[in-house]
Amino acid sequence: MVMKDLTIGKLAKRAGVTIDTVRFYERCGLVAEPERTASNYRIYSATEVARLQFIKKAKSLGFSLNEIKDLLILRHTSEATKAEVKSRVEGKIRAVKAKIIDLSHILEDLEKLNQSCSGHGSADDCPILEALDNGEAKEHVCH
Amino acid sequence: MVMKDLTIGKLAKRAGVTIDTVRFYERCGLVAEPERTASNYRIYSATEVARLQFIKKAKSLGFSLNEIKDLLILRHTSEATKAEVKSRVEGKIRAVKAKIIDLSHILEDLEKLNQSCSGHGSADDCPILEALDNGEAKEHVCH
DNA sequence: ATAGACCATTGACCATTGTCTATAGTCCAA
DNA sequence: TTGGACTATAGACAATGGTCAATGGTCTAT
Repeated sequence: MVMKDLTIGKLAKRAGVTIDTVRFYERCGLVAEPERTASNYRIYSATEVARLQFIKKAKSLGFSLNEIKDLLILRHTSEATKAEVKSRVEGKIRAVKAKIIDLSHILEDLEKLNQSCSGHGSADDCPILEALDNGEAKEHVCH
Repeated sequence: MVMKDLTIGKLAKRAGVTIDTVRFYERCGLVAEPERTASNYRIYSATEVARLQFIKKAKSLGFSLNEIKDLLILRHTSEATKAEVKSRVEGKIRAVKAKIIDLSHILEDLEKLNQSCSGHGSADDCPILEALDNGEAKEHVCH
């Protein structure tokens, strides 16, 4: 039997999020609907602190709330395998790498643009603005 | 005197955007309010095609619509200097670099996480899920 | 003349991740 | 008992960049 003695405010404080965020996560299904006191206050056990920290950590690694929801389900599904978890992480690794490559191309283009311009004089004949006028827009879109 | 002979549909098609997008850009002030025919149709000259392509190109380089708005103003301000334009580009270069560094840190963390797990067996004792439970969430936030 | 393609406006809606407001009920300490 | 802190709900609002629907007017080719 776990002690349920945390109000939403205490839970939020311990996990380092706001009360609004906890309720928002509840609406999204990231945090289960908790029991209520007689006066309808939500009460939580300390395990919910861990769950919120899990969410925070995963978010900081670039997982979206939907992806985190999947991870949380895996975490509590006894048939889940390490392979499934690992493949989520590997998918995210691929996505992050793709994003980095994409940004690197953008960076290259920006640096070329920047080098084309002396930075002196009126913008009337600014090579940067001219380049923006002419070139075909490359698509650097992440799918 | 420039020929104004493009309906919004033709303009959009030439620039490679949708009609909705043109009207949206007009609302946002990225595209000027055009003249109208007697029947209230918008009519454009070919210079607006160039303007839309400018927007597209700048967007592909990671500029937001607001930033593009600024660039467009610079482009048509006679007092504007190359230095001003260049400094916008340099700011964007800094931002893109920061984003890349940020993602690189995330990638590192993800790869560490991934290497910690063999990928075999039940997720009950998955080191990835355990790591997400424990670790302090690092902030990889771009400001 | 009429169908089909085009254009007009207003306003709602999409995803994402919350944040804030208004109104009202609850709990605790002095 | 009373004031301040806490909690409840529903729903609006934020930013970004559009997209779509509903309703109705216009243009053009047959």
